[in-house]
Amino acid sequence: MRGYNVLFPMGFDAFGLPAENAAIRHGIHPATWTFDNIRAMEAQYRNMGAMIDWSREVITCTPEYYRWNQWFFLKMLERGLAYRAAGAVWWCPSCQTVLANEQVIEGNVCERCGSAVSRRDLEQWYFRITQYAEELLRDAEGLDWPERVKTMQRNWIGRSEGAQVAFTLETGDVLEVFTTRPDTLWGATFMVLAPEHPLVASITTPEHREAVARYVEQARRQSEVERQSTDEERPRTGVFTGAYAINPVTDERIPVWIADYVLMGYGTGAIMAVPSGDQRDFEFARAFGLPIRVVVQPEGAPTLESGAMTEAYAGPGVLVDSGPMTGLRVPEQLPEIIAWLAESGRGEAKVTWRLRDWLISRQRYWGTPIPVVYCARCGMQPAPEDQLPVLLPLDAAFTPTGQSPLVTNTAFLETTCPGCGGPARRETDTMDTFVDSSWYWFRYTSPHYAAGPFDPATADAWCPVDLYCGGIEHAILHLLYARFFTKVCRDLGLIDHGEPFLRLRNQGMILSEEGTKMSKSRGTQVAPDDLVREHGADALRLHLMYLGPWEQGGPWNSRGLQGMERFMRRAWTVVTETGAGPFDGAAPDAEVRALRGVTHRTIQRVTEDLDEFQFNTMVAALIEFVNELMRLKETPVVRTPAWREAVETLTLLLAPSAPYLAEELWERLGNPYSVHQQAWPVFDAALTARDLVEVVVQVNGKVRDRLRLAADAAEAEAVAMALAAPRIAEALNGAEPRKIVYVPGRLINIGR
RNA sequence: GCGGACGUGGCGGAAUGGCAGACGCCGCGGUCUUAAAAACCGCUGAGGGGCAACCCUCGUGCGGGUUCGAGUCCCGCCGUCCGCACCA
Repeated sequence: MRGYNVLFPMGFDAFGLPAENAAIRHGIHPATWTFDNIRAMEAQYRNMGAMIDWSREVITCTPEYYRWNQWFFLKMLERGLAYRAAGAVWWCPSCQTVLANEQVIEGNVCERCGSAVSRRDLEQWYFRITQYAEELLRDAEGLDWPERVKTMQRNWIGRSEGAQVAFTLETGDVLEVFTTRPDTLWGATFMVLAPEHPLVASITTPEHREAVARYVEQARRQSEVERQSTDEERPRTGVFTGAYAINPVTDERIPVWIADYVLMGYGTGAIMAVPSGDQRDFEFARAFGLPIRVVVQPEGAPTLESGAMTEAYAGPGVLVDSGPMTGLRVPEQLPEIIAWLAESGRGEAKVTWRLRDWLISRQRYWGTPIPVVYCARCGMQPAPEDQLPVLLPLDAAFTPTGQSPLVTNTAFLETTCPGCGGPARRETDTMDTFVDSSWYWFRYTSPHYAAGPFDPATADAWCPVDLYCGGIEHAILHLLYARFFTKVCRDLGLIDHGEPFLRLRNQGMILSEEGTKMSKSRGTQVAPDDLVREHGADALRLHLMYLGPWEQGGPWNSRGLQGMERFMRRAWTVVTETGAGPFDGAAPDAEVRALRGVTHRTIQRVTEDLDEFQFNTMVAALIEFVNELMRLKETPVVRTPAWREAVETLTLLLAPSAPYLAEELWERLGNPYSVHQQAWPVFDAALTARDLVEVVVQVNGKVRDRLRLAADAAEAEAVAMALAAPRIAEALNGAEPRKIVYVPGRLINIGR
C-alpha cells in the first residue's frame, strides 16, 4: 500500500530435537510428524489471513535444502573454517548429544530440555567462528537492533585487551599467562593453573602428587555434578603443586598452585595472581597465607597497607615498588608498560576472547549428515561436491543412544573412499540445526535454485533483510551464527554485504492465561483455529494487536475478543449505512473541518504507530475514529464529501489489521478489488491542526478552570482571560501571581 | 554480586516534563424483549459535599529532591522480570 516491493516468505526449520523427540514419543517417523505439522501450520497461517508468498516456502529437512548445508560445510572445510578437534565439551544426558557453548544456559543447563549438562572429553566438529570475532563485535555497532541484544552479543563475544606474559618455571617449562593488568606484574606473588592444565602432571613434585591428584579428581567430579555456585560464602579451594616460577620482572621465586577458579577454557588456563589487585586472588591469598604486595596506590586516598586490606584494590592509581615502572599512572600509562614488556622480551600485547568456536556435530538422527568419510588409507576425506546430498536414510532406528543412530545403519555407514576407491566409513554425526537457520533467508530469494545455495543475483537484490522480527531467545544463538554465515558467504564471493539483518525487533511471547509458556501437553495451549472459527480471523488479529505492547507479550485472555467484534460491527454499521451517499449535502464549515481533522489525525496516528510497532495504540486510534463517526453520522456532515473521505479512509486504515473486513467494506463502497492494492492514505498537516482548543488553567499546578481559545492565541490575551476567570480569582485569593507559564494550545499555570 | 528493563483503577493497558487513567475488558444502569441472551446507549480511580449543573480532597511501589508544573528527570530504598556471573 505504500509502494514497496515486499518479500514476506515463510518456511519451516524442521530438523532437530523437538521433531525427533515428539516422533519418539508418538512412535511416528520424524519426517511424517514434521510434514503433518507443517501442513497444519500452513493452514493456520492461511486462516489467520497472513499474506505470505508460499511459492518461496523453504523446509530445511528436505534434501533440496540440506544438501546446501553440506555444501557450506565443504566450503568451510576448504577454507579451514571447519575442523575436528578433541576437547572438553558439554554433554546433555537427556538429549544424548553434545551441545555448543551457546546452547548451555545458567552455567550448566541445556537450553532445550532444561537438564543439567556436564563436561566430556570428546572429539567433535567445529566451525571457526572465532576467526570473525573482531568483525562480529565491530559490525554489531551499526545495526538497528534492540540495545539489549547488541549488549548480549558484545558480552558473549567478550573482547578483553591486555598482555601475554611468559613465566619460566624452575623445571624449565614456560608458562604463558594472559592478564588485563600487566601493570600489576610486580605484585604477582604466586601463580594458579586450572586443574585441567596440561603442565599440572609434569610440574607437580612427588610429595604433592597425591594431594594434587585428589584435587584434580574432585574438580573434575564437581563439574560432573551441579555447577559450583559463585556465592560469597563458598571458600576458595586449591592446592600447591610444589613447583616454583620466576616472576620475570622481580626475578622472585613464586609458588605455583592449582585452583578451580581458574578456567582452562579462557586465556591460557593459567594466571599470575596479584592478590592486592584482584579480589579472587586476594581471597585465595588470605585463605592460604600467601603474600600480598601493594603495587598500585590510589591517589587522594589513604595509603594501602597489605596487612590491613580487607579487599583488593582494582582502581586507578600510581605504581609503587614496581622497578622501572614505579611512578607511572594507571590505567593511563598501561600502553607504556606493555611496550616495555615487549621491548625487554617479557611479554606482548594480546587480545583475548570469550567466544569459543561453534561445536556443530550432534549424536542425533534428525539432522544434516556431515559430508565426510573416513578411509583407513587416506584418512578423513570430504565427500565430493557432485555427490551431494549425502542423504539421511529414512530407515534408521532413531532412538538416541549417545551415539549417532547412523552408526548402526550399515547401508549408510559403508561407502567407498573418494580418494582411493577403497572401503570407507561415513561420518555418522549430524549437524547442529542452527546450521539450517544460519542462511535460510538467502534461500527465500531463489528457493528452487539448483546451482548453489542461492542465486547470488537475487540474493544481492533482496538482501540484507530490512526488517527481521523474532523472539529475544535468539539474541545470541541464531543471530550470532547467522551473522557469522553472512560474513562467510561474503568471503566466498556470493554476496557483497556482511550483515544479514539491518533492523531487528523482538516480539514478546503470548503466554497461557496462567502466565506460563503455552503447552499442548499441559492443556494451556490456545488454538488459533478454534478462535478463528468462533470469532473470525480479523477479530483475532485485532485482539492480538490490542492485547498489549507488541515487544512485551504477556498472558493470553480471550475476554477482550468480544470488544473487537463490537468494534468491527460498529465499523461495518457506519460504513455500510452511510458509505453509499449521496454526498451532495451541506454542513457548517466548522463541522466539516472538524470531521476532516479527525480523519487526518487518525491517518497520522495509525501511520506512525504502525511504523513504530505500536499496534495496540494503532487499534485504539481506529476504535476512537469509528466511535466518533458513530456520533457524527446523525449530523449533516454525513451528506458531505468529507464523509465519503472519512469512511473510505477508515476502510483503508483497517486493511493491514482486519484484511477481510476491509476488503468487504471496500467492495460495498463501490470500489474495485482490492483494498490491499490501494495507496495508503496520506494526512494533510493543514487539516490535523485544531483551530479551537481547550486550554487548562492551573494555579500552582492544579487545574482550576478551562478556557476555549484559538490554538495560536497570544500569551497576553490568554493570560488576561485566565486572570479574569472567577474561579481563578477565587483560587488566587487576592495573592499576586509570582510566575505565569503559558504553553500555547495546552495550559496556563499561575504560580502564587 | 554486577548490568538492564519495569512497577499506573477490579483487569489488559494509554500518556513529546503540561488535564493521569486514552482505548478495551469486567461491573452497574437503561433501550429492545413476555423474559433472557445478543445488540445498542449511558455510567464506571478512591473518599467526601451538593436538589442539581457540578465542586473539594487524595491518588501512578516507598522516601527525598529538581521544577511554575513530575507517572515521566535526579538520588536512595523495596519488589518483579531479564541478561551476565570466578573471563584473569
